[in-house]
Amino acid sequence: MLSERRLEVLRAIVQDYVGTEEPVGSKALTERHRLGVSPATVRNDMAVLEEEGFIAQPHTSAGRIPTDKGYRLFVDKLAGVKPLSSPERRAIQNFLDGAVDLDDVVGRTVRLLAQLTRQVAVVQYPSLTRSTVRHVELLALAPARLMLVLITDTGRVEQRLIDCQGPFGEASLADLRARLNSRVVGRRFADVPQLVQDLPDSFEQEDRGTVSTVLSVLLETLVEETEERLVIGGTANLTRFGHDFPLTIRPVLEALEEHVVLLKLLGEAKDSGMTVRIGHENAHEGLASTSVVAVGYGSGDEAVAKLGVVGPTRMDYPGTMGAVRAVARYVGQILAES
Amino acid sequence: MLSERRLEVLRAIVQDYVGTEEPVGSKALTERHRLGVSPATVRNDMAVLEEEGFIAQPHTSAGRIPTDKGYRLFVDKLAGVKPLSSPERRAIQNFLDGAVDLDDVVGRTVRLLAQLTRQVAVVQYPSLTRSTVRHVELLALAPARLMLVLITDTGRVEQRLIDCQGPFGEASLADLRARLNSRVVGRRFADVPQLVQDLPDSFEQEDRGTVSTVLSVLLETLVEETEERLVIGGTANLTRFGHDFPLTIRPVLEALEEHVVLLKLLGEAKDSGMTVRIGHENAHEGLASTSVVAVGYGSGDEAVAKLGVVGPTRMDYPGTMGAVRAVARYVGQILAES
DNA sequence: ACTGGCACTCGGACCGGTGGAGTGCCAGGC
DNA sequence: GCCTGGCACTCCACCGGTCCGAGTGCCAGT
Repeated sequence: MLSERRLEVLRAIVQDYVGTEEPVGSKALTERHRLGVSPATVRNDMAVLEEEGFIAQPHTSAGRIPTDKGYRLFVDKLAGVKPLSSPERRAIQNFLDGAVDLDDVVGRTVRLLAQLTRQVAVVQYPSLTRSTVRHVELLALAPARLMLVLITDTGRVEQRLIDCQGPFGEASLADLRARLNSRVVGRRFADVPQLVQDLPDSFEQEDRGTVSTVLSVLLETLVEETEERLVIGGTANLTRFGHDFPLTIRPVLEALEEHVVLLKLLGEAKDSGMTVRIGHENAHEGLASTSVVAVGYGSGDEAVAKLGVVGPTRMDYPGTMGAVRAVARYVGQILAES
Repeated sequence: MLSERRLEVLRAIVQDYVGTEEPVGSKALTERHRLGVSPATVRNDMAVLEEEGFIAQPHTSAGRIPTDKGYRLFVDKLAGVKPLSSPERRAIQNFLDGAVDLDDVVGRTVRLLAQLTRQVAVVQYPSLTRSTVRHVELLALAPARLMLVLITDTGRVEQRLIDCQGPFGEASLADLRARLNSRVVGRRFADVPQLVQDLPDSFEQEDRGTVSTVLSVLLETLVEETEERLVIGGTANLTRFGHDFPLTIRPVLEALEEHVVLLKLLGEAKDSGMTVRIGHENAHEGLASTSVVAVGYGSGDEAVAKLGVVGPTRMDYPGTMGAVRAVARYVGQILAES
């Protein structure tokens, strides 16, 4: 195990490098941090840290920069989560309180997060298998054409058009609507299939086809509803990324456009608590030089979706984590209120 | 007026510069284009073109590059719209035909356009004041809580929750629903306000408050519905932009995130026919080094929204215009079918 | 175990020279 | 009058060399 001081040296290196973006040398370190030892000693420590793979040299006779492994150790053992200042908290609250609907909440959140962290923000729409059904509505648009509207407890509304095989009477429609609602309202998506399984049996022979169709559309919608949508913001912050632009930024932009990738990434994050994925831990190669800080958020005790930021591995982890956590909490509050 | 040959020289300069990204000199020009005159003559023509402001030199003794004004002339007088190749057409059709709903159509369109033009694509959701109401639904979620669902002919669905002052009976609800629909279905958004103006009068005194509330929410929704949403894709193509990255790309990314700006930009484009805004014509300073090619599209004869691309002023105008126009047409077809 | 000293390395900044592409101008030819 | 070839000039991009300093590893001394 590394000695206390060596950890301290690593922390100092990370902090300085994050601040200056330049490889940090032994002398500069001792000047900026009161390590109580001479540069020579620090050099020895650095040699050890390098051997262990926590730091690296871009080239001989240059300072050191942290490796992914170094950041990992920093995040796990050395860094706390920096709480936001109270003006910042107030700003968050003010900013989010003005939201008028779910889209607006998500939109504001993504902008807020991007601004706060000065990085790329990613916010997933709240909706998960854990969501419950608030209401199901069935309308007849034409004799053999229905519309199904599904409202979830997270405030999302989905609608589907259904072409029936034959005409479907107003009475049957009302009947189906009532039965459907009495069975599924308040239930979780995941439980719905078995709850409606036997519904067709209680209808007249001639209506069963349509009822089955409606049910299958409903189930399909529920599945799709668990597919997540997400919103991205603050891509302009990518320009702060590094020096060698085209090569660095390009794959990141590409990765960001593949929502599937991002969703997977967020999905891998732990449901509760904050997850930090650093550099190559991200699997997707376009994001090899980025870190992703993600956290679940939700209206109640359980998280219903994730949000986070994507930034260079060289980021201010404590600050970023603080901002992400704070935003997630406030958004959760807003969702709970509405 | 410029002589025929000078226009030809300008065209050649634009074409070469777009291709090579490097200032083009008189010798290279005569070698690559059969102008039938010597470099010296071309130099004289260039001097005139420069004096008139169509081209400029980055520095003395360098080749010339077109100015915004030069591109303008090129687009207006010298460039045609390059039709797509038939494989390209087929690719478009195949790609768009798989779409399952409106979101999917828009999503596919933006990706397609980005890929085809290798630039940033912007697609506005189809919905305008010209849209008509397909259906209005009213549901009682709780005794004093209603939900209003609005369906437009472009396939969009909006819902709003309404808290009533007092209870609102099922009969009144059905009544209101029926009257509302009979008045507004098939009508344009813009016409709705006057069509429903006197509706409260035909209800019992005790229901009038609620009816008024419902109507005002409906009108509000209609107004919001004319606010446009848009989707952006292909931002990774910005990396192909130029050499001096951070400075060039940054303001563009920022502009792209301000949807309001983009909407205004698209809105300024002519309703039908293609509009090309070059460089500083774009007003928004972040887009001073970009050109925007936009065109309206729609399901019927009238355009209901716009789509287009944002790229460097140094872009292949004929090709881009061809792609934009073709995509708009196919999307229109798809929308008309569904 | 830490420190100061020392020799070494290497990249980045600075500099001056060179080559080439491009220009403007002018005198001559169709 | 317009086009052309020639010529002198300009300026940037590139190249190689030099220099400087930050940083390192190692070692001997406390």
